This record gives sequence, C-alpha cells and structure tokens, in this order.
Amino acid sequence: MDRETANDRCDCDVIHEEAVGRVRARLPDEEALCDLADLYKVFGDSTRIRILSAVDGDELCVCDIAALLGMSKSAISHQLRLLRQAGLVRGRRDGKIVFYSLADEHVHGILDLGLVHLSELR
Amino acid sequence: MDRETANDRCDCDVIHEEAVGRVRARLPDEEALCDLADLYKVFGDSTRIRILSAVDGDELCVCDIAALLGMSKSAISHQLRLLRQAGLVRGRRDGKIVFYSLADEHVHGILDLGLVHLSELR
DNA sequence: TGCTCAGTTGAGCAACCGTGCAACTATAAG
DNA sequence: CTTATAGTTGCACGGTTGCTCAACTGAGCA
Repeated sequence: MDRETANDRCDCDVIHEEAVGRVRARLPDEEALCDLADLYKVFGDSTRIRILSAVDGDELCVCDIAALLGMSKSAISHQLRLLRQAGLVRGRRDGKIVFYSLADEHVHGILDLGLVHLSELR
Repeated sequence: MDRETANDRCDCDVIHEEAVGRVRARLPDEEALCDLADLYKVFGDSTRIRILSAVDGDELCVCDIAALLGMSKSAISHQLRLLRQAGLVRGRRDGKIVFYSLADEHVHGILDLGLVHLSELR
C-alpha cells in the first residue's frame, strides 16, 4: 500500500459525519479564530497581564510601571508596544513623560472575566 | 560612579508615588495574575482556539477534530491534553472513542467576549 | 548649543512551545 | 491468543518569544 508514510493523517473512517458537518457550518471562519488567538496571546504573559492590571483605572508612566513590577524600563517598553499594537492600552505624551492607560472597557471586562473564572474553580 | 552597569534598573526619581501606591494597594496578588496569564496562554494559540470553538456545543472525538482542522491526531491529542489540564474541556470515553466537550459555561463566555471585542473594533 | 532624562528600538541570546515521529496503551472483535 | 483501531506520550527539532544590552530619539532646561 502506497499510503503516505504519516500513519497519523486522519485515515480513520468512523468520523461522526453529522456532528462534524454541523460544527463546520457554525464554526467562525479561520481568520476570526486566528485573530482571537492573537488577542488572547497578548493576555497570555504575566508581565503584560500585570501591566494591564496596573493601568486598569490609573494612568502610569513607563518608569512607574517598571518600579511597580521591579523590571527594566526597556522590558516594559517592549511589552507596551505589543499592548499598543493590540489596541489594549493608549499612550498620552506629556512633556518627556508618556502616560499609559487601558484603551477601553472591553479590556477590563476580559481581565475581570478571567479572574472570576479562576476564583470559581475553588 | 559605581552605579550598576545596567543604566535601566529604574533609577528614575520622578515616579508618581501617589498613583503607584494606589495601584500597589488594589493590584491582585502576583500569583493570581500569573494564573490569569496561564489561563489566557491556553487560549493564545489558533489550534487550541479552533478546538475549543469546535467542541463548544457539540461532542467530538479526536478523529473528528483532526479531520475538521486538517491536522494529525497526534497534534490534536497534544493540545487536548493542555486543554484538559487547564480545565477547559472534558473527555468522556465510550469504548475506543473519547468524546470531548467544553468543560463549563465560562469557557464559552470567554470565547464569546473575545469575539465580541474583535467585532466591535471595526 | 549641549546636557539630562524618559522612553523607544534593534540585535542577539536563552528559554519556551507546537508539531512530527514512533512507540506505546486501551478497547473491541475474530 | 492475534489483529486492528482510537488515542496518548516522550523525544527531538525548528520556530517563536521575552529579556538584556547598547544605541538611539525627543523633550526640557541651562
């Protein structure tokens, strides 16, 4: 048999066609799900989560955040760039200082929903 | 000056002490924020997001999911393990077949909230 | 103009992560 | 028993990522 060597490339025949068809019909398109993964990827790092939590309700400059988290300004700035690109924080320049804050209410909602989920596991 | 070589270890003195103190008081403890990051880390991969979306409302076996996503059973199984460990999906064995489904309503809520956020950016 | 400080950026490196491969377990059927 | 199939797992490898370091920008001030 000249089947491809990968014995794993689903050659199984007992697929539940009805369920799979139903799912295929209701599944969001792949691009939307990739965007969703990219969004949550930004939340999936403890430094970024702590930054988001820090600027949730208060405006802080890079130095403030660096001191608060005990990290270098460079590291914070790198992460702030990702957060900006993802549209999760806004920067407002005042002289030499840039103040950061949450971009919108959704971000607060996502932080909150995750914490609620974790607290209800106990 | 025998300052440490890292010119970056926040030596700045214009920290906004009031704001930083306020934030430090209301910030969730570090462990909770790490757990939160670990939770969202699991959502931060397109394969896992597609699996979650697939089993959101339907029970599917590993073969079904592999066929649906056009991936190997091994890859799916690896990801399902992470999803199980994170408490996001449940597996129910029926003979040789293991059916997977979402673990609880929260997971659906998190998927949904993210999609709503993305859709409202346009 | 020149100095200082807040912040940004690119290169590089170590650690992490997703997947393929192959060997394995578990259940069913002959 | 043997065989077949659904699923799991450890290892290895290539790609990604978070941080440090050093150089840079830009605003304020003398």
